[in-house]
Amino acid sequence: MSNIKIPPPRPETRRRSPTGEPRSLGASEAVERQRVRARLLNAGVAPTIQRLEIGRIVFRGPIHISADELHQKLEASSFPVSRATIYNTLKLFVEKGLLREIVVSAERVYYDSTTDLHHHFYDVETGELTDIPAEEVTVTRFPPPPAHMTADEVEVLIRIRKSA
Amino acid sequence: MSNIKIPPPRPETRRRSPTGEPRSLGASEAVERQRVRARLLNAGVAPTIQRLEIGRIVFRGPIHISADELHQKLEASSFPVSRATIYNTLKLFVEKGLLREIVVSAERVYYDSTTDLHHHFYDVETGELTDIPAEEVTVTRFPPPPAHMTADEVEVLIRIRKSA
DNA sequence: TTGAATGCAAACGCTTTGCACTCGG
DNA sequence: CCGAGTGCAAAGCGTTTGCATTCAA
Repeated sequence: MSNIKIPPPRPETRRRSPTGEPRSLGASEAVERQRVRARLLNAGVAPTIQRLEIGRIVFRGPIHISADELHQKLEASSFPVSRATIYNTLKLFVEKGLLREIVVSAERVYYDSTTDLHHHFYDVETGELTDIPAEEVTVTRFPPPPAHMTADEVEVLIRIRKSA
Repeated sequence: MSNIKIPPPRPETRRRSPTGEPRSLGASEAVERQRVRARLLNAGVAPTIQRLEIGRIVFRGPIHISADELHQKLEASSFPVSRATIYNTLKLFVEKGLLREIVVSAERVYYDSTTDLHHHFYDVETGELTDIPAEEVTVTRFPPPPAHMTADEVEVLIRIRKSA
């Protein structure tokens, strides 16, 4: 019955220096930010600082990343972003077609920077995902969908494990 | 966040009256229990009453069911089983090869009574799953797995939606 | 008798939500 | 000034665990 409640701490309102981060940024970094910004604008997403930082990680190249991994990466970098914002942003990016959700394991959702249809190798032991371009898989035959349904996407998952 | 979808009931129990009222006795039920018991014993699972009741639901025919749906079914029947036992049992059944886990949506795990390799139609709106026998799909070509890895299973998921 | 199985409630991990604060146009 | 965005804490939800009780060999 009795619920052991942790006494509510009284944290101070968090404040971040508004502009404060850009240290010596190389030209390449500026270009990269510019590219991320363009991509966000193009998708109709307002390019806030947090979204740009998330985009810098997530749009760098093909990647499969969970919300928590992203959070840790941002912690590690000098630009922490709150969990709420990370979840909001990932969800937004998916809606806007900038990321794709992958659900292969029950414990967490992965976000895939490759948004067009493709397939995956899935290492059942480590959970690691490897992209397979759509052209490298051929599904020659499958039955018609149930009545009044149309096939939308055919997705192939190949479970792999260490060779014996 | 509210697709409490119920997998299509398989009305192929033709010995049951259309109203589906719980028979109080009958040779068929005894036979069914006997079959479930045999199946459990054969898999090295001690046939307790709860496991038999769960097996009666889950081994009746092709089914995709979540832990919670199973819990509700047992509540509805005259044989409630605690959540802990349901989760324990489903996990055990998977370990023993009596059920197969399906993860297509982040919100819950489904358990598939068909344990040999097969594929699925997945209704992206309702979450409903439909089995596709392995022979009805042909994957003719896919790239070799990464180094020191071997392909274990090739699983095809076909996302479907209502025809326009 | 004794280990396995069960069941309740509490704990847990991931994700979402409520709401006050901040920012930029 | 206002609406969009952010961040914290708390809530939510599915699942797991700790542990006392019950069952079955």
